Amino acid sequence: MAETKAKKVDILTVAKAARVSASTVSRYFNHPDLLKPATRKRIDSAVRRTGYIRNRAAQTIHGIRSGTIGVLIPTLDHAIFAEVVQAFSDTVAEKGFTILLASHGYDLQREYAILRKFLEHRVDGVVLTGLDHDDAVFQLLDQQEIPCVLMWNHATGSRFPCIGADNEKAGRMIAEHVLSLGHRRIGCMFPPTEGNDRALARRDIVLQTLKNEGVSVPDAWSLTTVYSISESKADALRLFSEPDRPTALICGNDILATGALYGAKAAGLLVPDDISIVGIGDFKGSSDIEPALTTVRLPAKRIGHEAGKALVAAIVEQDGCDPCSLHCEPTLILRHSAKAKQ
Amino acid sequence: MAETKAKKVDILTVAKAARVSASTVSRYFNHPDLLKPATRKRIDSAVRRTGYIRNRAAQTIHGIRSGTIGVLIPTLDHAIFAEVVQAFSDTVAEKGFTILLASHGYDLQREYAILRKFLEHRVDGVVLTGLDHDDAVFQLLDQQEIPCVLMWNHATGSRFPCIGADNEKAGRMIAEHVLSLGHRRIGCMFPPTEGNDRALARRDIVLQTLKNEGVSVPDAWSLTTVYSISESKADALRLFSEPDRPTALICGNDILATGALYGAKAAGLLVPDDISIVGIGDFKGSSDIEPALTTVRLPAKRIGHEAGKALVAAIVEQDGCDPCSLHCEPTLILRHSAKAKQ
DNA sequence: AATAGTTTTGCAAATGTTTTCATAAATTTC
DNA sequence: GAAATTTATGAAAACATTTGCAAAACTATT
Repeated sequence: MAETKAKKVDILTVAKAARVSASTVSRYFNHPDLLKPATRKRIDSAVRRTGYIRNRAAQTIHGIRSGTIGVLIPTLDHAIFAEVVQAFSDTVAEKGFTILLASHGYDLQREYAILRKFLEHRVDGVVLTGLDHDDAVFQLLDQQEIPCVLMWNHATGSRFPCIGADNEKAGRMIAEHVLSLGHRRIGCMFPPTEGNDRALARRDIVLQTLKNEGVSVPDAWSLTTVYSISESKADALRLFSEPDRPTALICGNDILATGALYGAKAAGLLVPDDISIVGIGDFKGSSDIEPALTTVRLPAKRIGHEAGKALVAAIVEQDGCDPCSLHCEPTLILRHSAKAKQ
Repeated sequence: MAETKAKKVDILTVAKAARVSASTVSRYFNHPDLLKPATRKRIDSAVRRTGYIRNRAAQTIHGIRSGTIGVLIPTLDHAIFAEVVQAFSDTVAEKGFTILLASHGYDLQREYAILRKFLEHRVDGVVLTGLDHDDAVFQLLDQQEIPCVLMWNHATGSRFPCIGADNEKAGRMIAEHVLSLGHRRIGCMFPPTEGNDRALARRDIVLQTLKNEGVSVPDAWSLTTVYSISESKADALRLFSEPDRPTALICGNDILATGALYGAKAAGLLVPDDISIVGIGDFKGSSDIEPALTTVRLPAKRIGHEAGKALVAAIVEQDGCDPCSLHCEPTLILRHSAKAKQ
């Protein structure tokens, strides 16, 4: 039976109930093998009777790990980040860590503030999303000497260990694919890039790749569209309704591409016969939409998992070695939303 | 400039650097108005120089709030939960709280374990998803006297305050709508229900509503499909390819309905002419898919926001009043994936 | 039965903060 | 310019734990 009134049950309450000292109760949790089986049993029952729950805060001030990891993402509203976080969380939970989660909404100032809050909580490690962060963020990280990994993006020579895909490469791959299909009249739809190095890198490389082949994207065909199916549908519909329209549209992510697909349908265009549409990401659902989306896969689950593994390793390895960077290859996924220009 | 080596910077380090006592530094943070401006300035500079970051763990053992809230969800992989969590997180972050997030994957045993872990971290409050939980969970919550709200579902007479929509009502609304369109040959597609009271309630009420009007769903038309567009597409395709098929399909959520929409297209069926398809949830994208999905809106953002507001209120109100339950109305959203049977 | 060795336990100090109480400093009042 | 207030600061206790050290309780050995 639990106590009738839940007054301050601390380690001393348990100690009294078990007729041992506080130290013994502490050992019961931390080094049970040092205890006599009989004592162990007595404490066991006392813990149960009192409903005692250990206080990690009190442990933490002894330099013992807090068992928490701070996870800092732009937003959960993008399915792809939710997926990464889920994989990360599952991985570290297995090792007994709990995550502190916060999103900054692409506001670098806010990211710094959140990081500070994480550090106040004495997280054992942090994960940030993407490679680009305020300089103050990097300084803080350096100074506190806390294990950290940047996830989602990968680039060699990053200031901190990073685990993710090479977004530039992803952009190049999809652009090259569209070119290889014979398209020359190409439109682009990318999300706004402020505070978002991933989107920026992708757009730049796509434009560059096209340019290298002598294809330039006219302003009227270069759309900036927020991450939203309805917005991208509307924008695509507008673009597709012009008399002078591209034969292919490269979208910065699969959500935009999905909207564009709907927009094409609304405009009475057939995909891929009248227009080819491609995305980047290979989100859940991209393979099932009609027509199935041609895209580049960024392995979100794998990234989250690897990032979790690496960070946990860096935390529990006593020699404080930094986590290693890891490159998760993007892969071109050929489906049915793009085809060769006749 | 920050210290060259980041050796244990605690409140005493700062105190020494500012030539004051530890108490004064503490006051600098907690009651700055009690300090002489000159002292304040001196400490300010010392904090900056040393790179000091307060240790919440040390504060927490004084009975001061930890500033954390535990959020326990089934999974982030369902967009709708990600949305709720995002809204919740934004709301409580504004008041200075950070969330501890964990998912149990519909495993009640695991939910209990996670709750215990949250309590070890001395969270100031917890949010659980749904109304149904292991009895041990409720007991623990009672015993620890910690503010708690159940979010997502609402039902009067719930054991704990709950903030969410009435899932039974949502199910009834969509079933009644389909009936009102004149359909009698109706199929159902619902997710597996173990550990998932929301899905269970929805299915039961849908079946009951149909039955009340003399419509029964044959086993062959009653599909159990995991939350996945590909699975639901495949299952729907199979169902739609039978010679004897329903004229309407009620799906347990919009993801299943989306898959069913794709399945219909793959089967060569026209929606809504050949078959009406409806969902529950009104997820992002449901309004933009072609044809736009007829569904019942469960206001995820609002629920997350209200749950956050209520929980924070319960935490900061010293008189420890429980949060109030709140019912967020589901609303029927008429779009183009369902129409009257000719 | 005494000794040496081992296992089990308790005491007290330490952890990084906040807070109460007391004292020192500054300000006001006469 | 002294007394009476008010304001600002410091010393020490408190918080819930862990841990090094030493004492106590066993076991094994003779």
